[in-house]
Amino acid sequence: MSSDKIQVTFEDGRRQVFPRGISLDEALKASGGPDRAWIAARLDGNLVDLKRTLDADATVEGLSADSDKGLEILRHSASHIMAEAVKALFPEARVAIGPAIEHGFYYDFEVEKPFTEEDLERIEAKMAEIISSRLTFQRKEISREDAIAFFQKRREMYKVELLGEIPDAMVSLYEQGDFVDLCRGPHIPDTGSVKAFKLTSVAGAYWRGDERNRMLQRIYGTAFGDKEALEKYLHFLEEAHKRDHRRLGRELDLFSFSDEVGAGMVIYHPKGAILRHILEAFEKREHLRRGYHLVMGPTLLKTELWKRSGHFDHYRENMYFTEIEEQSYGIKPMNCLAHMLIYKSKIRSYRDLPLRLFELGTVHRHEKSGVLHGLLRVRQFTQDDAHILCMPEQLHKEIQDIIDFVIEVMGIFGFAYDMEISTRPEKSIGTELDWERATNALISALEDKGIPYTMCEGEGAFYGPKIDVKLRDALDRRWQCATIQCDFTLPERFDLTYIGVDGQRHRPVMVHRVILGAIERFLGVLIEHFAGAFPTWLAPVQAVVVTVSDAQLPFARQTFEKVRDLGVRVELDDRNEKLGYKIREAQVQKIPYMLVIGDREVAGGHISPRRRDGTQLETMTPESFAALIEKECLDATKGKVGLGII
RNA sequence: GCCGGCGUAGCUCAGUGGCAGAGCAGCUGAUUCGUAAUCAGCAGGUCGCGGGUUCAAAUCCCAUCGCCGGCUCCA
Repeated sequence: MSSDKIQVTFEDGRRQVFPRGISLDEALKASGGPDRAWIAARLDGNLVDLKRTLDADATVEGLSADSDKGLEILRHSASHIMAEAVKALFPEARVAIGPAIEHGFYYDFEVEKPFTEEDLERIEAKMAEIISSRLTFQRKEISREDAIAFFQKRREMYKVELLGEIPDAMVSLYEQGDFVDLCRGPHIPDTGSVKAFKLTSVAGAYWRGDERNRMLQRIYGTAFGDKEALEKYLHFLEEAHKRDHRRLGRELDLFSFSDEVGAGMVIYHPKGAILRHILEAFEKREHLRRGYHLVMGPTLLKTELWKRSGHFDHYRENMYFTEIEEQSYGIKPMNCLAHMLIYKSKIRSYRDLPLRLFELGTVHRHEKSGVLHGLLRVRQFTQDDAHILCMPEQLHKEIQDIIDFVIEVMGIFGFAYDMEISTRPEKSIGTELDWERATNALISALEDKGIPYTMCEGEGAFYGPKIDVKLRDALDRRWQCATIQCDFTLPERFDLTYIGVDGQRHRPVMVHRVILGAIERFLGVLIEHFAGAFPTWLAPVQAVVVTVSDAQLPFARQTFEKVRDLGVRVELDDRNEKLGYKIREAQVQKIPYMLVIGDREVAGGHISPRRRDGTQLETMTPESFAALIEKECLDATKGKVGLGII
């Protein structure tokens, strides 16, 4: 290859020769590849601006707003545009940081007065102006010292602070219009690439996420490469809002909260309570099937005991205390203590292990008022909690069994989930060997099953590593449900032992684990997952009997009682309304089956079932209907739940 | 806990200093109807709670409880 030519390999494998020094932009245009609006590129694997020139042979991939990376770059640029708009309207504002995030971007500002909704509109208008003037993003590389001097002169102290922590001698700045930001890049070629954007909300946020620091004002927004994508996203938000469990909880009459009762306390109405009963009955059965013992511990335990377990030192802020006859008691925030005492109630042999103690344990935690969120974050909740005490060599098998359990249950409910392994944090106790063995047990359990997971280094509990299983709510927020945690501390603190084959005392290992997690939270995610239209096996009301007119009421009552006797959760709508009205009610209540009774059905001794999806079934006897839905329940739960579970 | 917003009938909401409103739901009556809303009438309020300003407060101010969006936290 002559010295003034270079060879470029494109993403799709095509190769082409260009003059040395050609820009990526020109190379992509000349490449004859798909004609798309490129906004940045990957050059030999690194993300770069389109203006970057090619001085040697290279592989090149153009990025458009259709790709995840491209969209991320677009949104990052949108945050710079927003910052420029804010600086233009509020010259006294100081800029902090402004990254792209999962569904958009934000930028943090230090301002005297928080932004208002009207401010957001003005900022949006200014952004639209900046976008239509198609300002180019210019990259500049300067020395760190010069950058510090530059931002100091502009009194952008947050940037100066950030620069103080960058070790590199050279840093890059990006400039568009009057706005200059410290930024690694890359960015879109000019502001015109942002075809659709919207500022969504404003909220306070601590500088660097530390509550000891000053609270800044964060503006959230989102941006896309075309208007349709933005419309689609806004539509998604609308749909998500409709399936918000707090809204459905009220509409379907499942539960409520009351400011007279207090924050974070769930009041279960009949339909919500039956849902919970179904979940709990399902769980008890599944735990017994897997060799767990059902136990129950008290709610109040002496504070002395919480001191011994370490909760008083490490968890006091989240606990409620009370006094009974001059003796201090703590309300349990976790269920482990009684389980420890059950273990200790007699001498244990290796033959007793593993010992699996399961409790649907109701706990109370003092969560800060600002974090409460419907059923997903409450102050009183019930965990499907178990503690497994086993020999160290049994740990691997126990963890695998728990993972199987979690997978089977998530499969029945139809949840997708993400798994995370959290390793040793800085502040922790236990030997290096213990941690290594436990962490490896968790990793190998997941790897043996071929389950993908992410590592969260240093995110473990102080007493041991853990696997967390996260489910997503309607708005794509992730909530921890199942968790599997190894613990070396409690067996130590409570001096738990077992007699080994060798006749000597040994220390058992403990695993804390929940499958659904908190029943409340799980229920909340479940409601959103099904948008309130529960499968028949979970539906609080499985069928409603509706008549064409009052004339069929006597037969309808008989039928209703018969179907109820067969174990179906059924209701009778005996209101004097037209059939269409009653069908609509049932539909809105998302009841799986409507059992229609008119003169024809009375004559034949039949019912005419209609599914909530609108399908009309053959007329049938109450017995065949019960058999039909029993089969449906069994099919949905892999044979575990039929009729009359509770 | 922190920043901002909000709290009016069971629900969704209108009402910004001068008589507390609408739709749906509820109740009563009429209608007796075949698969997503029959008609009419009636009733329903401590305007979250407590103070204050004012001749007068749902409306303005303070405090408090609760809710919403974030931040922080989440053993």
